[in-house]
Amino acid sequence: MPELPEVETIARSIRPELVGKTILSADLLWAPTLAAPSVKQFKQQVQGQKVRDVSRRAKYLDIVLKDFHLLIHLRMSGDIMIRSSKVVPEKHDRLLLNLSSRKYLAFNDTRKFGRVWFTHDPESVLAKLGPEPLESGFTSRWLFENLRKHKRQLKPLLLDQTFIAGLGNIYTDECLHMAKLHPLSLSKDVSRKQAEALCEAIQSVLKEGIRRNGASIDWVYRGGEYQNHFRVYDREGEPCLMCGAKIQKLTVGQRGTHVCPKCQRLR
DNA sequence: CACGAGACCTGTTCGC
DNA sequence: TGCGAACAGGTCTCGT
Repeated sequence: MPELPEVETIARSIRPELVGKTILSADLLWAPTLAAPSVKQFKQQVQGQKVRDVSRRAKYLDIVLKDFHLLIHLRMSGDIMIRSSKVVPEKHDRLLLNLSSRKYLAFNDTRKFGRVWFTHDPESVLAKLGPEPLESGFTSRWLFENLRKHKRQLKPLLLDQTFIAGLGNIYTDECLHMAKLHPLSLSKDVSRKQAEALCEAIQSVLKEGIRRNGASIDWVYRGGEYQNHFRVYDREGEPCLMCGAKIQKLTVGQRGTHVCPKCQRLR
């Protein structure tokens, strides 16, 4: 579920609920959710911490505390919600943070892939990430020059968080379609002009995702509506909005991949 | 270095 | 209707 726009949406929605509040205690309902440190140390040290800020880096949520950072990665099925203390926890809640506002933050994660880090030094977790696509360092020039350094299939490279941070399966398909590039084309063959189109596509698709509060599919719904505006993702057999050709689904890097066979030619 | 397969999990949908 | 297979927004590790 959560790619950059979804995580950004969550960060924005929980920020006003958290900033200035104090974490009174934590309940860890599924121990492996906590990647580091030990359960004991975490519970001890998180208690009494006041929330300074809530931000996002790539697909990580960064809850900035007085002396620590609480980094949360939602992976495939994670979600965050703030509930009144009167409301009982849900079946797939993995971590609860009890707040001074008589509410609690619940990290709910059906598939248990999500992870949480509690650390003084966020860079110990985030160091390998590539640039944020919506920040100023990310330009078509940067993209062109760095695509050229690799001889890789375009889609797996865009999904590689050490190359660019924040794209996932949905938004990558959408970006490649908008830029009229085939997911299997080789990164080093992308022209300067194509890199410009791709850079533009990445920024506009992510911004649209954020503007629409992310995408919500299947049983997980958070109020986003970008799923109603997909150009290719989950539209196999339906007409391309640009040319009318039927959208095809293929597998690239073991991920379901959607392309318009007319707009996105492979060489 | 690049890539595919398998692992980690649970739930829903698909195909017979 | 029932039941197993396939598949799902992510990332890591291993073998080739």
